[in-house]
Amino acid sequence: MARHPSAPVTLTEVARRAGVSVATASKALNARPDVAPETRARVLAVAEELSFQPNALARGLLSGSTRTVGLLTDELAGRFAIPVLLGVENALGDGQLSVLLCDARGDAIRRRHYIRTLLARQVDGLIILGDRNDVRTSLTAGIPVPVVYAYGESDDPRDLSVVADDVGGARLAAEHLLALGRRRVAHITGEEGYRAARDRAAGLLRVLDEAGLALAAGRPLYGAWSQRWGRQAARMLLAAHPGVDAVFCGSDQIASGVIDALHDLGRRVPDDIAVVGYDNWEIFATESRPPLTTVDLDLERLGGTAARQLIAALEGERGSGVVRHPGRLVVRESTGPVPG
Amino acid sequence: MARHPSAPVTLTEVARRAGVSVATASKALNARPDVAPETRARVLAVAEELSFQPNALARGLLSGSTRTVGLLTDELAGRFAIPVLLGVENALGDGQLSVLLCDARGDAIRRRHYIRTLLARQVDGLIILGDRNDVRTSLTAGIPVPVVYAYGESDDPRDLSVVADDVGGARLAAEHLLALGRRRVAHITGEEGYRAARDRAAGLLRVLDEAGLALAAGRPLYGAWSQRWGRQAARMLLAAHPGVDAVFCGSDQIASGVIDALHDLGRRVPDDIAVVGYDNWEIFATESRPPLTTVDLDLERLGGTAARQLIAALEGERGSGVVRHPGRLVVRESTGPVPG
DNA sequence: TTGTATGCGTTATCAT
DNA sequence: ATGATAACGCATACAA
Repeated sequence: MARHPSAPVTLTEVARRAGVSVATASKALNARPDVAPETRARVLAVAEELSFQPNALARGLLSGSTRTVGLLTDELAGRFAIPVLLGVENALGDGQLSVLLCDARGDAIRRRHYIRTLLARQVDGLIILGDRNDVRTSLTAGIPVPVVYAYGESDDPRDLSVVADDVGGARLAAEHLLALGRRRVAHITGEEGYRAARDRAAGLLRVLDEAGLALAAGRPLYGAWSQRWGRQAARMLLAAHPGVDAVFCGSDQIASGVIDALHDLGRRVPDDIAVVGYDNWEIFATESRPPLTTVDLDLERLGGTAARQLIAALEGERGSGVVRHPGRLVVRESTGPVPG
Repeated sequence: MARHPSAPVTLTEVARRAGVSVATASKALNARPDVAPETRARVLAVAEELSFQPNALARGLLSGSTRTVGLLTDELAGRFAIPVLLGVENALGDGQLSVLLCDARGDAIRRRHYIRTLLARQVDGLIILGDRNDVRTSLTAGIPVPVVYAYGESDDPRDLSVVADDVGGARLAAEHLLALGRRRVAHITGEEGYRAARDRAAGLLRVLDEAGLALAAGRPLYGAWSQRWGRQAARMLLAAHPGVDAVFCGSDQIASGVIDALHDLGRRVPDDIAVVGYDNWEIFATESRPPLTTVDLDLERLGGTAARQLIAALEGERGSGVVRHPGRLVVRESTGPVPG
């Protein structure tokens, strides 16, 4: 038991109790070769007894590295930031790095402020987490440590961005529908202002093109990212194009609305019409009836990739360009019977 | 423009360029009185030009305070941690404190490890974020800085815990139903192993008791926190007790299932049966038809309270005991017409 | 093998 | 009003 539980345990204290100098104590604790075995043992014993933890501040001041990474989010409250954050945290934690979290809440001034703060705290690197899949202005100028952009893409090609591959994800969905024999595929999606909406539409169109097919209804039905729009669009779609045999939706939420409307219209899913969502948003995807085939953005893994890219950069392997992170198709019953 | 953009800007450098000593430069930058106005101006100008930021490590090493708080979560992936985290981050950010985030992912070993890490990094305080509303083993022993427990309650009364007041929240819901004239109120909720389920049931029962009423079906229907259970329980309930005129649900997800089942059974909501949920989980609460009257846990505000309690503790106002954070009733159409 | 001394960047004390 | 110096806790180069 320590006499003064509140007195911070320093290396000096350990050295004093072990009857050696701080230098020797330091060497012993850091497994340097030039220290006698019994001396090392004594120091380690004392350190253990006092639960000595080297002061990371002093260490960082000396080494120039804090083993800390700043994570700057635009909007933590949004639905996409959290899984990425999770993946980042896990990957960095495994690498013995800590995360300093800052949420700029969509405010550019706050963002500048946090960047300054993080740099003042001597973070070894920075991960800038976007709130949308869109391209954003680079913040890298004047930042003396490696930066990785996650989810949102930097407009500076010298930066490294890790983003979701929505074109590829939509391809997966489209190919799945075609493989099931569907030929009259419609697309109901969210706001065209979102790159996510445009990219997903592009992926679908490309696959249809390659198969010599046209999009049912002729064009993607852009609207809102809501169930309500899904319902509304589905009703409109079916009224004008009753022969549609598949609907690829820009999100699970939209897909959920589409399924509701199809149900009301007496169309069976998937028998009459197959439905595919996007995001694999658990609630909508698994609780809808039938459960949704959908594309999982794999955001947690994306976050992990961003973190590992940053770690690589810290080790000197600085990259640049855009790493598109593939999603994966999750097949459930809204596109056909699932074996097993 | 700096000549060597990558060379870190130190106070020494600022002092050199301003033609003063580091001591004077420090005083000038820290607005100490004993420095000549023109000297101060010169120093500030140079600092501004070089975008000088004092090294937080050096400052912390000297002052013993890092203006950093450790946020240790059990399970960041869960649904409740995020809003609390958000509230904490906002409140601490306003107080110029930074957040070091660690996710123990439900692992006790990882938790100990992170606590050691955070202490090594000289955090000024710690917020321990539970993944459930239940009582948990105190971790405070051996932690030399203030600790606040959020969402989950510490079993040590000397600790300070900030938790959601589920008994009170359920009271709000129950009183609302009684005020609307409902008299045969049933309770469909989640697993009895959760304190949240037990507390919400207790709050309801107390209000019914006070009104001289009995719970429809005699006892709370404990089950799973799922829509499926909501549907199933509603069917069972209505079969056995067709006269029920209100269902208070332990969660919005359950309530959503209940409403589905009631719809299928031809009961109108709220005309025949009023339904109240819990959590104000946006998706379920607003997208269900009709939208759900529910209890908002106000977790973001809870997080803010926890953060402010910690700030108070850092300033010497150490508290203890349990702060129950009231939720608030959100009235929507599932219990009756909403004016406006 | 061990100890002494230096420095990391900043602030505070005490001369000047 | 200004500057030299010590100190925070640690790691390292170098001396012993």
